[in-house]
Amino acid sequence: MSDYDFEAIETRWQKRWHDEGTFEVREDASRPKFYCLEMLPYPSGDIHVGHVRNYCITDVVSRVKRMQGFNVLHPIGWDALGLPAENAAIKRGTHPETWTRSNIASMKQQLQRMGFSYPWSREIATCDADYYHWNQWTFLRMLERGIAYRQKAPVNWCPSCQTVLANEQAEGGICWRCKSAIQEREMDQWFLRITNYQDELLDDMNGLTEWPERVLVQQKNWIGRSPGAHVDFAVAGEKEPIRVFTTRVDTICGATFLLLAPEHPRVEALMASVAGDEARAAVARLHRQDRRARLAGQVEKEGVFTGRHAVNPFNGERIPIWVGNFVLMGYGTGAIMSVPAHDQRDFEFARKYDLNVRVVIQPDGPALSGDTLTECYSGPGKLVNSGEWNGLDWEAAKDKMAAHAEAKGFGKATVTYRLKDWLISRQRYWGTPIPVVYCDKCGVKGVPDSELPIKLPPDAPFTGEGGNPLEKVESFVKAKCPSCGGPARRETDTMDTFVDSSWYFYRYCSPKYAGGPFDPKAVAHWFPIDLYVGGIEHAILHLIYSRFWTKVLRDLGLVKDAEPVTRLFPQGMVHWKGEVMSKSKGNTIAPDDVNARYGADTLRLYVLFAAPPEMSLEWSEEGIEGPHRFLLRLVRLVGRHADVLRPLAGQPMPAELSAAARDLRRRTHQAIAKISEDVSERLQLNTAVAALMKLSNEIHAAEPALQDDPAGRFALREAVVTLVQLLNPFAPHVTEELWEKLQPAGTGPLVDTRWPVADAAVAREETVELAVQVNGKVRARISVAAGTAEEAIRAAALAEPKVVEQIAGKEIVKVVVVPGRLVSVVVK
RNA sequence: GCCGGAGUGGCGGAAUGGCAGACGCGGGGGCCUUAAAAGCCCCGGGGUCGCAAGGCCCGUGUGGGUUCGAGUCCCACCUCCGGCACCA
Repeated sequence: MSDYDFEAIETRWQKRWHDEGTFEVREDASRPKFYCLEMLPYPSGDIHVGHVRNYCITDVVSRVKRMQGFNVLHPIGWDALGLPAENAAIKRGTHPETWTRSNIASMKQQLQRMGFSYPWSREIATCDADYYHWNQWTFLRMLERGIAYRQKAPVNWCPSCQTVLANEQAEGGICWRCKSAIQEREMDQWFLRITNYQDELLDDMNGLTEWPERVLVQQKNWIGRSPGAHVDFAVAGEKEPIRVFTTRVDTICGATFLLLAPEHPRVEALMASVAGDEARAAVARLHRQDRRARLAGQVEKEGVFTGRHAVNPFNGERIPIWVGNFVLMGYGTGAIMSVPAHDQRDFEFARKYDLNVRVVIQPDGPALSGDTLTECYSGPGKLVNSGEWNGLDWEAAKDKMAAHAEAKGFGKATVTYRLKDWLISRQRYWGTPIPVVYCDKCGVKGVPDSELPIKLPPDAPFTGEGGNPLEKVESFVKAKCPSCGGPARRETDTMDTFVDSSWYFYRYCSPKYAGGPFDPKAVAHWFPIDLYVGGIEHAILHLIYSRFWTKVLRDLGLVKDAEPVTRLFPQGMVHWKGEVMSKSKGNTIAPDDVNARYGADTLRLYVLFAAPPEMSLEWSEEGIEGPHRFLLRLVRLVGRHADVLRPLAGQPMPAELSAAARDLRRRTHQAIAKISEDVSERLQLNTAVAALMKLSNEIHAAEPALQDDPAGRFALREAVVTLVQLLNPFAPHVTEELWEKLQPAGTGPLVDTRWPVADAAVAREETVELAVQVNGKVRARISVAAGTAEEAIRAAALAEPKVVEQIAGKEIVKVVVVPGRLVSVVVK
């Protein structure tokens, strides 16, 4: 402890960085730029080890890039609007803003205690009116272009959060935040037309070559592009046909019934004249079935015959119309043609209700029969039982039959998507007010830009009862119509907080800019984001919304890139006691506690060292001792030699060095090469830390031989100084302290030095040890000078006594020499 | 079911097709100490032979294959983790 007073050291350097604005940054066109970003945290109250892990990765990369001469932007801010603040306000009788600001203050302190290299003057909080002003401004641009629109639609209502949610936030019928079961409600809501960009969102993924496959796959699944066709089936006795969507028009002659979703708008009218009360009651029951279970496919397939029939336009066949509980109104047209022979769901339904099964796709091999099938056949084949289409290959038939339908006017090739427009209305206070008013005469009107920002009124009542607090603030609700000047009612819905995080990374480029969401010149300098590190849980939420938002900004002419992020790196979760560490699980470790015992430098090293950054990390109290001991050893090493090594600064390396000194120099330069590559190419920070520890071990091993050798001391100094420098991005405080001891007075701080470059000539091995294998087994080792010719290596290997013994009396079939690696002798 | 990713010492984890287990934790032994802690040094996959030095055999989930050589590449399978899943 007396050797290494980490608390004093860390406090001292943090203060200095703060006072001197060390990490403040401005655009500098003379240097290559590097935008290194982490996902901004929600100010829940405390930083936990998961955050620390995320930010340590970006901090090391930022610091290394900075030392390598890059103009680095590595900012931080707060995703500060959202429900927890409002819930806390209701529970404790405070204001959401009070709660949020105090959380930000304490989390900021915790981040500063970690020594992260943020330019704090660029800090943003999305609850600042200066920030959400630009949510409103961009919304108005979207409104002008029809990207933002208001519509009555069945929406996801979370009864516990008392608000609606977007589809992405209600996956599987469960609220993403509180896990409550979602209810369906018919409501007038604001949407953003993300579906305008669905193809572009999909196609541009081809350019995202530095995004992990699994994120792209998730986004692809979510967008769910599905090429197929619409076909209209005439209904006997009705004018209006029923439109179905299918991906398998080729099987249409095998359609033996139609199925409608229980919510389908035609169901009631179709059944009115023919069906009995019993059938109507059955449909009502299907309708009422638990929506979540139905969505998740956990309900047995059930159906009701409507009593009506439709006509297949391809073969004129009259087929029954049923209602089926597994047909979803939210996808396609809410009506399907059932082809039980070639679709497993239809097959199960047909068998249950004893409906006709007709094979229309016949693969090579014995003829299939609808009567004997035990499951559907969904593979390739040729068309049968399909009249004029018989004999066509199924793939070709899809195109031809869709074209036929279009020519005859009863259908069309079409593409259906799973992606729905982004519902951004929230019936809560602590979000961005949607900048529109309702006028009895003029209708829905966007407020003029000059009235922005529409600020949240500070005096709203947080009772937890009776809906959105904004509705109760008369001064807020009462507005003037921008068109006619008459009285109007202000919108009280606020925006989804994912709006805030969809573009915050642009704001960092010019956080105080008042002329727009950001200064286009600053964005042009910094964008695209070179490295974005965060949790994988945002794969289809934040990461798809922000891609969308960027494309809108591009269409507004504000940015030039269609994609914001070049390299996406989802870091692994932190686990503790077998569970993901998270505030909701209540199993978090507070970094401050660890800092108090070991210091921030140790904690930083530990989270980086314990696992590769993309893998999950199991927190362990024992493992942290290793990095701590490593730092202690280094502090003592420098303490022993600083006075002797300091005067050597600036003097040239002696030409004549002992073998031990050359060896240490070699290892030093190998470490430079290894660590540089691990950090900037592979992001393998765990092996970079291992290499730092290894160099430290090597220095300690060489110490006795070199400390009393006047020339050797130069190699020792080079190794120690280099280790301190290479370690700086990982353990920035203690290394500054050691740097000060090692350098003459007046030398600037370590953080401003240039990252070392490995000298390949010094790093090269003088002699190499090669393994000699005989028939694949290592039987001997030989030591040869580096660069020895293959022929000489071969001779040396074959002369080795152990090898001679192994190959005695056998024929040498082959000798493979891999320079620098091994010799492989094959005998028989 | 479909799509990803992963299976390596007691543990976390290393290894451009080339000496498996870097680095660290825990463990064992020794030095230092009156003693302990800390620190320092050494050992450390399993089996087997040997007093020892050392030798031999087996070993990266399982079974095959390619190769002079496979943790790494190919095929089949098992297990675990993540994502999607009645999307027509």
